[in-house]
Amino acid sequence: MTQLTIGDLAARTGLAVSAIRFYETHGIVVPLRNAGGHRRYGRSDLRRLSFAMIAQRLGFSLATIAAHLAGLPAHKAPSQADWTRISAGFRADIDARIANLAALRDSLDGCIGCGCLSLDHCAIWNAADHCATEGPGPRNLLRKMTVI
Amino acid sequence: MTQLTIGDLAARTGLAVSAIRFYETHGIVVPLRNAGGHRRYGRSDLRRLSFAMIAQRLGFSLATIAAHLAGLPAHKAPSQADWTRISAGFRADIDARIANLAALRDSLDGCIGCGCLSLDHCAIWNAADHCATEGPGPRNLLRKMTVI
DNA sequence: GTAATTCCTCAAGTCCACTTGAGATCAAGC
DNA sequence: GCTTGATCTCAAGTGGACTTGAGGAATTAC
Repeated sequence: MTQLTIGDLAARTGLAVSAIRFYETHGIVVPLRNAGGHRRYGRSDLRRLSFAMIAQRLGFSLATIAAHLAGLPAHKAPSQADWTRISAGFRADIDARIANLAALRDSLDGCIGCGCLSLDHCAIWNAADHCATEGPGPRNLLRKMTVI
Repeated sequence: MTQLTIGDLAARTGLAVSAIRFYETHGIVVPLRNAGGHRRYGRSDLRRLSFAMIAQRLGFSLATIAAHLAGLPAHKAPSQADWTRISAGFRADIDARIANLAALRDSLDGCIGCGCLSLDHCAIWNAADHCATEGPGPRNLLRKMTVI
């Protein structure tokens, strides 16, 4: 019962079997093989996949997720210290994203929300239209969103 | 000066010319043409593109962004009421995203952050591993993230 | 007026995150 | 033992969001 098949993992995570195999090519899970060549997973792989699924929803690429998970031991259950270390950077990313969204919302309150008729005071408009000397793009806002 | 070329738009938004043409195929901008067949944009198109760029950073698809923008007049400057209407749904999405991220962060505090050694109390672990009767996936958390 | 730049269309290519399919092998239930 | 279902590998296809390239026409700068 300590060994899970790829089908077990698929049933429990909701991922397609093909997706789990694909994730393996990115190092997100690193299964062992049985005598017949079939993949055998540990319970910690469920957690690695859950972590990956949630991180993906937040817009992290598979490469980034794999980099985070690379700090965990591949075949033995990670210790509390392992997960704590991994989650620290992840949590920082989440905090940064929340800050980005809050900044955007605040800007919208004074910009898109206001109809942008007072262009001098509009963050998005200013960034897109009045900062040509600074380089292109809606910089005022996008500069706040570097983590995304 | 009220007419902008595609190069002007590219310089001011930081988008590639090819990207702006591509966005046109999705209805995000709808330029007029001059006598020679070249695209001519209004100033309001700068705002449409800025809106699209920011919304994209937030993970909205081009189709979704185009649907939001479809409520604006194509060739004349949108009124305050137009932008206010557009921004209402957008702001609601941002609020929902912030709530999702905050919920995830709170869950991490008690789960990944704790090392998941007390599995009975771990939201992510429970969702991925103990809710098989409810269907697959880290449901406890992902259910809270429907807007993303 | 001509050269350089910008723009045009259309087709094809790219990267990411997968899925689908073919053909074959392994494992489990009766 | 045999059938059924799960799994294997590898190649190719998909969809979203663009970029690149070819060949040609319009615009701008001098």
